[in-house]
Amino acid sequence: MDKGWGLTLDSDSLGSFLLNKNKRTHDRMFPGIHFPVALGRGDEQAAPQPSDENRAVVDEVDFFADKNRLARHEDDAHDDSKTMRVLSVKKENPHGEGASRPDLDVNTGLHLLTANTGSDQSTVDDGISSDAEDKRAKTELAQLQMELQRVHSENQRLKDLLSQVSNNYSILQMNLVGLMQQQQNRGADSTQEHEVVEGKSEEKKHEIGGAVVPRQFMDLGPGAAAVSDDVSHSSSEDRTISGSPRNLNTGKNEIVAFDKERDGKRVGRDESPESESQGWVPNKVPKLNTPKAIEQSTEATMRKARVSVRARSEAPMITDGCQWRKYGQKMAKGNPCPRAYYRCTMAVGCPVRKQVQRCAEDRSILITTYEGNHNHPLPPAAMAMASTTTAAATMLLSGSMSSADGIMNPNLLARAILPCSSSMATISASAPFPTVTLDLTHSPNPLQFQRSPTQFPVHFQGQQQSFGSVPTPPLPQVLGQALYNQSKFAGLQLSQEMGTQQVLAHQAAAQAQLHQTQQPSLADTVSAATAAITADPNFTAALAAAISSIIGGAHPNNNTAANNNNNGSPSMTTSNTNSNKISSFHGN
DNA sequence: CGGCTTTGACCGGCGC
DNA sequence: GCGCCGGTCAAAGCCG
Repeated sequence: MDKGWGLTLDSDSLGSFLLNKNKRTHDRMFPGIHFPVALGRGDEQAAPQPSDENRAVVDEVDFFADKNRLARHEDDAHDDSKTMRVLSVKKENPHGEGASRPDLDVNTGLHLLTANTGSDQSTVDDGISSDAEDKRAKTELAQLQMELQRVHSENQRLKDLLSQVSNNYSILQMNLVGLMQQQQNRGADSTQEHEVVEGKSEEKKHEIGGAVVPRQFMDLGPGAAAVSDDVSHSSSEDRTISGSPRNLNTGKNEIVAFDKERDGKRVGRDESPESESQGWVPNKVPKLNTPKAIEQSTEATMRKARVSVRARSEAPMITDGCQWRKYGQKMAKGNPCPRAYYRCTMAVGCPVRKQVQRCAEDRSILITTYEGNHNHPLPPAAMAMASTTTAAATMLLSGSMSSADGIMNPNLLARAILPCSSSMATISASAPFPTVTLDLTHSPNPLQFQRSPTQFPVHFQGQQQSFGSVPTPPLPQVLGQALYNQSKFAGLQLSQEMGTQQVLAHQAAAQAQLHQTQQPSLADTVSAATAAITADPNFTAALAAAISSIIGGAHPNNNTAANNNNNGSPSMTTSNTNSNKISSFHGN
């Protein structure tokens, strides 16, 4: 196992590992800061109950859990009640033992307050004057309030930091889109225009966090009027933006741009002619000068990028961790097997769709095509496909924008991203929508695997055999990139739960990638991004779960036939046990 | 009864 | 303009 990159993972405990790990990380990263989701109930229940007047404050800054943990840590051998532990700490503090630990001061002060307002007989019957006690209580209360204020401001600072990271990531995404559009302009325009565009982009580059980005992505404020011309009136950008023109129709859309698009399409068609009149026209499009509009155009681009996964399975559908609802079925031309259409139902308005169809040539091969970005957090089991979908769009975008190779030779891009798997992953820009195809029906080339410069070995304890029976080598790299590219929802949420350092790691990775956008070396970009992720054990675990999911094979309810698949080809069925456990843990 | 699947109809895009 | 095709809708039916 390579140092730092390996992961030994017991799939049985993966779920609890993720949960506990996340909670521990939260506790470590945010001592005293209350994230309701991440807090364990045990600590809360064990916390001493403050007076009602103080409870409102405590709701915001939950240091009780932290104090209890500290007390438990200090006095682990004791099995006293939490109150007893707190009392002992209170007694220690005046003697200086806990004086060097401000958090213990906080604890003492709180309890004093509780004691004074409640049954004070037990603490004030030692002959000390109540006046001196009150004085000390007030002093400590003041300390407590200062501490609360400090923690609160720290909390606010971290929130701001998270917000900033989120914004930066959005900027990066937009940067990708913009550069891609520039690249397409270059492809479509004459040589002279090419030079003009380059001059523009040169002129508009500014630095964000040490990285250079075009100006149009810095002027994102509501009043920002300066929007790059090459964004707003590019003719060749139709490929990406006009793919979902109605994304740009309304300025009143909220989060679910795609769903609005879809619904708006229906409404515009049947009920609302005015929305149709606002249909997207290159020169009349609502200016992309608002974050919403840019986000919509970004999503429009991402929406149209697809990931197609080919896998052998007798099951009607492969397990990807998401919940799907079938909304249509059609007979496609040239294929005797019907094509089924599904949409994600894990969140209202999630725009992600997928198509499932058997290969006409080999009906044991199931072709699943994903499209769109989830608008909700994903369980690790669902991370693989969903992230890969997002990654597909980003891969295509970054490939088209970062180097001429990317757009002139998609295979180069594929090899850069998947240096050992060019035979298993292909990127098609000639399809109606840019599509990344992951072919999981072929054996990996072990020599290629060994030569891979960016491999991240992942070992499943006791699962090596099944793990080795599927084309795993490219997956860690694909998913490493994919996890990184899971930007706004799952990835960011994980970062929020994990703490500032993870966010910063992602920001660093993002900045590394941003630097790479100025350079043609996409492989380095991938290395930087995956390094930032895989260095973190939580993400490594999520990655392992994702890999397990993607190789997991058929749906647990339908895996009987899949398990009987003995056609000799590498299949997705042999690690069903692993996948099932993970899936069941996450309630799928 | 709510959620899901089925299936015919509808619509837009595209080629001729 | 017409027809083909892919994608989606939505009513009806099914199921737990």
